[in-house]
Amino acid sequence: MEKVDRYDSLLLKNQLCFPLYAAAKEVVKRYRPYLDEIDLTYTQYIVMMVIWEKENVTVKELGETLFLDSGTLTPVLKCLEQKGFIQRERNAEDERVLDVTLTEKGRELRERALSVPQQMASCVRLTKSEAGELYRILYKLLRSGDPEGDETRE
Amino acid sequence: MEKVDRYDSLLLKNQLCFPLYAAAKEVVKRYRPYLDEIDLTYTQYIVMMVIWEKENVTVKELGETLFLDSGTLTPVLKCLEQKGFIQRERNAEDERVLDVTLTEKGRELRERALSVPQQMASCVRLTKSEAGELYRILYKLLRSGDPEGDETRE
DNA sequence: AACAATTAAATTGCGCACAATCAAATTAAA
DNA sequence: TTTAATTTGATTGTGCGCAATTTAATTGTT
Repeated sequence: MEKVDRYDSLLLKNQLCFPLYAAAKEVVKRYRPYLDEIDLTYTQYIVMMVIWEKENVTVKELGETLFLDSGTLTPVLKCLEQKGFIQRERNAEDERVLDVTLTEKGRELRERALSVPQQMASCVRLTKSEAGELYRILYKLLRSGDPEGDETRE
Repeated sequence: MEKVDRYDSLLLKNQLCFPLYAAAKEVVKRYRPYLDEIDLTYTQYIVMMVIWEKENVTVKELGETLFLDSGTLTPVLKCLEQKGFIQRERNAEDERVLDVTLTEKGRELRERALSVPQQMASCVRLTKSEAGELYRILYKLLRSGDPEGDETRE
């Protein structure tokens, strides 16, 4: 017998966003011990993942890929440059653009980072199908960001 | 025909944590226009949800419910007190404890907050079963935080 | 060419999040 | 009880995350 009142929609347990928000923080927190070993924060880690994959990217491309803006990326990239993992230099063709390239030290870091995904996998206990479903639903949620398709007003 | 190399585990598209991290930020961002109208941030909003439900709580209880520590809660609660939505006072029985109680103005705010969940529902486009699955999997992920049950090493 | 509009980063300011440390109050032990 | 350990919040410091603004470079228009 459930009690129902007009405030039910404001109960924490009826929010979808809350477990999303809490689980995201939780997972980032679980990365920490592994990332500490290679001297990266979580944000620095995902930035490096893109740079490892593409070898060189612009700040704009990084922002679009990671859903981060220059206000976040600029200091993170300066920090990664400080640590010697990347190089930042203006594009010769278009001085507005900042090219980010991987250094040799950054390439070496990739080797040490290889163990991180493995260690995390054993840390997040979901079945393969749960992980797949979660992945699919989250990307659906993310895609629905662009108001494309159904602007159903008027 | 997929190319596979030893670095595949470090590709962004193979990460489960990244869409989780990005989707959480995205959803919080979508709350903003609605929360702006009642002068709350997202964090303040979820804190108020707990206080609306319980009428009075301690900082410790809030932290356990929301997975937040005093470093986050203390300034947020001071801000909510400043706005007149809550009252903060030491517990007479145990001076270490800080009791948080709802004010009349805070109770009034609840009425104005009622429209927020509705507006958000129409903003996150998932089917009912997708939302249910997402909810279930996220809480499973969160629960697996406490190392209870299977310490399967050795 | 000259001016307006656009684009890419950087800067500024604010609000979390959390680790680490600290202080005060309470409880437990000797 | 005096001391030691624990508990609860507050404080401090670092690193995002993003809105808003600014700066510099480029493109488009007359």
